[in-house]
Amino acid sequence: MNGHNSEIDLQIWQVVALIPPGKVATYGDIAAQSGLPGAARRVGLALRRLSSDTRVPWHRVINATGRISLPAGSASSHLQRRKLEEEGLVFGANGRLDLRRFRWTPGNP
DNA sequence: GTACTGACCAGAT
DNA sequence: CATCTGGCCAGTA
Repeated sequence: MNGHNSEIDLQIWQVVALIPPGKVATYGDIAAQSGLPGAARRVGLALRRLSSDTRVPWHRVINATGRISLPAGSASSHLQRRKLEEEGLVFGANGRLDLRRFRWTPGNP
């Protein structure tokens, strides 16, 4: 059906779209949920390929340490943090989110 | 085909 | 806490 976009990207985007507001998932989580366990890096690439006006909530994907993985100080990293804060998430003084509180677990709304 | 890269990860130091 | 290390998987040159 879609000859040019990779099926993998579509699959990853669909999974990311499932993360509810106020929750986050790690790159590894998304990879596993997308049927690509261990391919966390592949998730970053898929998100990188999103257009700037996408509806996919890419900002809800962070790394396993609870931090934003985009280059520190970049416009995109600031945007991600702002979007998450708008959803009520609270960053620690060290710039980290508490995954025990905010991590999304599939099938558990 | 090899070699290097990346919005990663877990464990070790 | 900071760094490093090896591993992971797909993309790119």
